[in-house]
Amino acid sequence: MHIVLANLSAVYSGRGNSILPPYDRMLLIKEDGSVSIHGDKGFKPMNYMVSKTEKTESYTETGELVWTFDSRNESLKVVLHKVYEEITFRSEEGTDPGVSADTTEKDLQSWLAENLTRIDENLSFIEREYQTGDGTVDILAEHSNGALVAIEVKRVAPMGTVGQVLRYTDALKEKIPSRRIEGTIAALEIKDKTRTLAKKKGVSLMELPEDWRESQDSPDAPES
Amino acid sequence: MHIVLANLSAVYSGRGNSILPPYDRMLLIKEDGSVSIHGDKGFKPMNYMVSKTEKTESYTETGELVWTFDSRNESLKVVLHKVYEEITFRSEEGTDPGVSADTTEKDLQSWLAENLTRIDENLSFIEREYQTGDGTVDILAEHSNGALVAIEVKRVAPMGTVGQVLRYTDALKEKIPSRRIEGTIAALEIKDKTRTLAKKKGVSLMELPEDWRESQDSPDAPES
DNA sequence: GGTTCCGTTAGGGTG
DNA sequence: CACCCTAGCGGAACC
Repeated sequence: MHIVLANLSAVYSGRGNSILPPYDRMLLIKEDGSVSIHGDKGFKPMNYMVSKTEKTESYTETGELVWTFDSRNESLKVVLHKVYEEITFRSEEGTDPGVSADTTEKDLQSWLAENLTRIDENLSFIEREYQTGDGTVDILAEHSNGALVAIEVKRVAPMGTVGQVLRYTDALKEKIPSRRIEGTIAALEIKDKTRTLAKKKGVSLMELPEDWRESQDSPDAPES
Repeated sequence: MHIVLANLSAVYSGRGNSILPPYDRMLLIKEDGSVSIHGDKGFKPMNYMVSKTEKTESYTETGELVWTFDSRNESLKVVLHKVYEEITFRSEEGTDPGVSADTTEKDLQSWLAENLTRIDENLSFIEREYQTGDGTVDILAEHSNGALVAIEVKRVAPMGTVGQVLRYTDALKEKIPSRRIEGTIAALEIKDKTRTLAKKKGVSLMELPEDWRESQDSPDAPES
């Protein structure tokens, strides 16, 4: 990975055409030949080349450094008016393991379905993935006070989760007007803003134990 | 713009859930609160947060630095196992002028508006960006047979384009019941499935030349 | 603010 | 290799 902090301008030509006037930006060139120019906002680059590129170096009439990146049907010409800093960064160890899907939330959901009463003795499990009429709630349960409880399970519960639960409870009130409806957020980690908003909106919270994977209702049926 | 070169791992939770095992990568934090983690290939980040985020600093039990980026509905937790280098880069001069681009479709649209009759001599241009009553059709034209023709311009026309055109023609039939209405897809590349569906639904097709940029109705008025 | 639709869509899976 | 569909789609324009 090669990082160049510079005052630069660029011209892209390929699938479309674009011009980038001079300004201070970051030019990022990776091992695989992908190139991107990052400005000071957004996670997306202002210009980029996605595929393997061939880099050629040249100079303008005024002596400014020019890097041209060519691939089969595209080309990106970058004029480096002034280079502030240049860094090469490369890992010594093997290859990047890459991103992998986190199934924690689904695992947590099935775990909670089976351990619900132990977490809150007033609750009894009814159904998973219940259709509310406005989205699917993770767990539908029944409170000893007679209310139906919509439980949204999250690993981390940001503020938006409160709104999500309210949509479910609203839909359930419409769908099953005969029952009292309550909403609950069950999560390993609940953000402070979520706590505040939940309290205000009447959504209850259920903090799940960090060691939930080791904690079970019926650990192992005893051998007879 | 804040660049951190580090051995890091991350957990994302929000629209999806994913985990990123430890490896050497670049963490990029911009002024606007967007965050991205770049590996050694591709121009796309391995993980990112698009919107304004709030950064909080904490430590693991083993004393490793943790940066958590929270937004309304998402959270990205980055554990910095080892920081190799940290750079802050900010331009002194004003604001970035930004990229100016010929987006292919808009370009293609205006080109076709001016070259329509040459592509199909039975058609004459009426209007661009015409409001059908159910969306805006790219070009409205008139066929020599008297029909109004709704032309949807695309660089690549996937199957869904047929439905899009049908919505426009349906809306036009309602809006202008006195006229016969036809629908056309004009594209550089038309997928086979699109062809099949278009034929079945009575939508006609117009394949545009790959070298359209060089092809003009009145190339240049000859000097006298 | 919600919805629709484009993107230099990119990238993965399948035939 | 081509074609298909999906995306943590993002972002912009329009309603």
